[in-house]
Amino acid sequence: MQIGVVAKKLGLSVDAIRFYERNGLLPRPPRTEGGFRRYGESDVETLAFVRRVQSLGFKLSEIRALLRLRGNRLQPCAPVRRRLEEKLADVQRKLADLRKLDSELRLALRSCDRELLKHSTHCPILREKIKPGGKK
Amino acid sequence: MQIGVVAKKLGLSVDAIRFYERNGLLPRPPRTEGGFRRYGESDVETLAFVRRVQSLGFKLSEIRALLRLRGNRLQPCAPVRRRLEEKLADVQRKLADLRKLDSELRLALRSCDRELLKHSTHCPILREKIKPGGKK
DNA sequence: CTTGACTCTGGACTAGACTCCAGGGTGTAG
DNA sequence: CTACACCCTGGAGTCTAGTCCAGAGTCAAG
Repeated sequence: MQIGVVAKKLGLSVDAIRFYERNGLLPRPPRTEGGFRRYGESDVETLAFVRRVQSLGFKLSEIRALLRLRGNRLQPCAPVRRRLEEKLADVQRKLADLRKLDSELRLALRSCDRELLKHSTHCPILREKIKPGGKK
Repeated sequence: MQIGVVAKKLGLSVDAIRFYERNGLLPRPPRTEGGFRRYGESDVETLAFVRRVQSLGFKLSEIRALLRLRGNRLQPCAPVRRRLEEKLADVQRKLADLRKLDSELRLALRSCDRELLKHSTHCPILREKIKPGGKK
C-alpha cells in the first residue's frame, strides 16, 4: 500500500502520517526503488492504535511510550493501567475546573440580570464588583 | 509604581505585563525620563480585570473586546451578557466531551481489570480489542 | 512516450499565551 | 563613584499537532 491508501483507510492526511513517522510513532517503512513508502497491515494497525489512544486523551509523546510497551513480546497490563488511571485523574481535575467555571459564569449572568432588573446601565462585570475567584 | 512592583502585586511576570501592553490589553503608561514605565492604580485594576475575566475562560482577544466596552462611559450589560452566554455554551460543550472521555477511560480500565482476573499477561489496550469509539 | 495522479523532501506556518535572551541603560543606597 | 537590582528593546523560542507549500521525482495506464 502506498501512503495515500493508508491515509484514506484511516481518515488521516498523508502529511499526518509522515509527521507521525518523523516523530517516532510509526516505524520507517520500506521504500520502492523510486523512494515511495510501502506500508503493510501492521502499519495500519499501529496507526489505528495511535488514533484510538489519542481519542482517549493521550498526547503523542505519551503514545510513543505506550507504543514501546506494545513492542514488547510480553505486554504487561499494569503500566498501561497506571497511565489510564493518571489520565482519568487528569480528566477529573479538568471536569472539576469546568464545573467551577460553569458556576462562576452562571453567577456572573445572575449579577447581570439583577442589574437589568434595576434598569441600571452599569454592567457589574465591567465594574469590579465580582470576587476574584482565583484561577489555579 | 514600576513594572516589577505591579507584577508582584498581581502575581504576574514582568514579561507578561509587557506582553499585554503590546497586545492592547493595557494602555501604554507614561515613562520616566530614562524610559521606565510608571503605573498607577487604574492599571492594576485593568490587569486584575484581565486576569479575572481570563479565569472565566475568555481568551485575550475576547478580553480586548470586553475592555473596549469597559472603556465606554455608558456600559451596557447586554453585550457582556451575550458573551457570557456564549462562553457558558462553550463550557457545556467541553463538559460533555470530557464526560464522554471519562466514561471511555473507565471502560478501558474495566477491560484491563477483566484481563487481570484471567491472569492473562496480554494487555487488551495494547492489542486491538476495543472498539474505535470515534473522536468527534 | 505522455499524461495525470500520486509521492518525495525540507522547511515554513498556524494558534495562544506567554518565556527567555542579549546587550545595553537606569535608579538608588552607601 | 560603585554596586547592584532593576528596567529597556527586539526578537527568538516554547508547546501541540499538525497543515501547506514549492519544486522535483515516480508510477501506471493508454
